[in-house]
Amino acid sequence: MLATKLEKGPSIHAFNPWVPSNFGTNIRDQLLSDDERVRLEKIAVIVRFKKGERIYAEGEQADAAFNVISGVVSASRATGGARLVTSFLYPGDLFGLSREGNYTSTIEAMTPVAVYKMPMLALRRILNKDADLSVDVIIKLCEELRESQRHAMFLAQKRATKRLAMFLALQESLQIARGESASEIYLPMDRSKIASYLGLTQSALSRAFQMLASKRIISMRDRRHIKVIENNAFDKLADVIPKEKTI
Amino acid sequence: MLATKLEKGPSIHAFNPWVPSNFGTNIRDQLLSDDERVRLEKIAVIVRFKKGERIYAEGEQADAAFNVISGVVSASRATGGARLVTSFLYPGDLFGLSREGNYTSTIEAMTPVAVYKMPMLALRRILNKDADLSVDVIIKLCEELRESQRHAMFLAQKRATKRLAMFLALQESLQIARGESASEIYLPMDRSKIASYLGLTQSALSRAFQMLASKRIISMRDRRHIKVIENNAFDKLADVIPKEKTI
DNA sequence: CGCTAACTTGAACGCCATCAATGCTTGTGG
DNA sequence: CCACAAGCATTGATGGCGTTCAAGTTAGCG
Repeated sequence: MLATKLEKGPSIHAFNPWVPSNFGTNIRDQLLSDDERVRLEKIAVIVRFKKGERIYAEGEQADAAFNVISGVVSASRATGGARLVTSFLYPGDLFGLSREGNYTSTIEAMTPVAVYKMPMLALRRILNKDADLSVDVIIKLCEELRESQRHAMFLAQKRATKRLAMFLALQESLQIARGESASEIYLPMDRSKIASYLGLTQSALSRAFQMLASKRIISMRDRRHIKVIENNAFDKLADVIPKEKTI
Repeated sequence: MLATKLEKGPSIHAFNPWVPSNFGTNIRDQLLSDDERVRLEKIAVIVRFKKGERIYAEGEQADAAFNVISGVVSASRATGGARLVTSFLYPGDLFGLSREGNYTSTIEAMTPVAVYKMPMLALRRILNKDADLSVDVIIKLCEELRESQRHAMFLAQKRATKRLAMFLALQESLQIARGESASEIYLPMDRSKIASYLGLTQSALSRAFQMLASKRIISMRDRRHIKVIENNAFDKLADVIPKEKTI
């Protein structure tokens, strides 16, 4: 193995749940060792998707798990006629672990996307052999669980402007965690996906955007570039709390 | 080891995600082997809580994980002034895995409760040694993740009666999964917790109950015993789908 | 440069939040 | 065993906010 940082192979990013090493820094660790990444890479193939393409659909046989390399995908589940976006997944995220061999979500590319695709059987064989790797997956799943609970907290809010502010604050924090500039919030997905994620109609979401803009809390360079103008009002709306924790 | 089924030791119940063995039966497997349960039991202590007691609070240092033996607990997270119940946990469920060493939820007993309490350090040591056990935890976490997404789907519904119907359907299916009678739905938690879980005010929840009752879709023997009268209307409201799947 | 899809805006209605008062039940001590 | 209190639950009236449906606008892409 090289001494330098590996640039290839599946990668899982998460907050270290055991040691408060990065305490409060909001920086995610690479959980996998170089060795593990090499081993996973052996069973993985890289697949690319164009914006708008579907990676897989709810109900299909689940014969592979995925790891996002670049780009953004959405996960959504049918719910009586409609369809709810349950999460947006970014590089370092994991998806495709399933129940009874069938996917429970539909995954679509929000941007051009590259993913590692790992056959379920081979992955299972590795997980059953490598406890350390399994523990890393556990850590990542705990994080996705917390993220899902956070999503529920968005949906439990009664005012559209509040849901939107919380969402924007989340996007901002994710950008920071990725080490990107935080001067502007970039939204890779379109309004209909955001509306679905927030449990709002597109009209209500649009009005919420206009409301925040007219109150000079945010400004919009275009539909995908948002800047927070009044931090105080924004943070109060978005319930920004210094830090966060688990289950 | 005995050949007969173990009756003691931590226990994780989940749907087997690899093999469609119980396909469609809605029955959960015991994931842990007798051997694993014995090993876990060695580091676990049983703790009991009275109804209404708090097991731990959001933000406290997380030095143990828990496994429900009997009773029901609620997990809730603060969300700007209010507090949202994110899940109800039953025997065979796991909680307390955390980020950066602090709990992210508050756990309260809805009924008298018994839990296994496992010190985090010892647990981590076992997980890092036993890949099979870790994989079982992975399976369980995938399930909790799906459950959390289902919760989000409840919250995304716009009509209170629909949220309630979906919730009642969930409780019914959990009862069946536990092998209990399904002729009547029993609600171990009080109205305020249900309201919080569904993102409704108590008034709205109460009205939703009355609405379903007045339409003769359900009947209430008392506040905690509900029976579904009109299955057709109920299933349509609750979006009951034959089966379910994953991420 | 024109088409289509994405987004915004408008008006009316309905549902739920809100606040407050009343009714029920559970547990406790006399 | 009953009375009382404290919490839990239901009910009522009002208003705000988001849904709905539809038309209009902008932006993205060939």
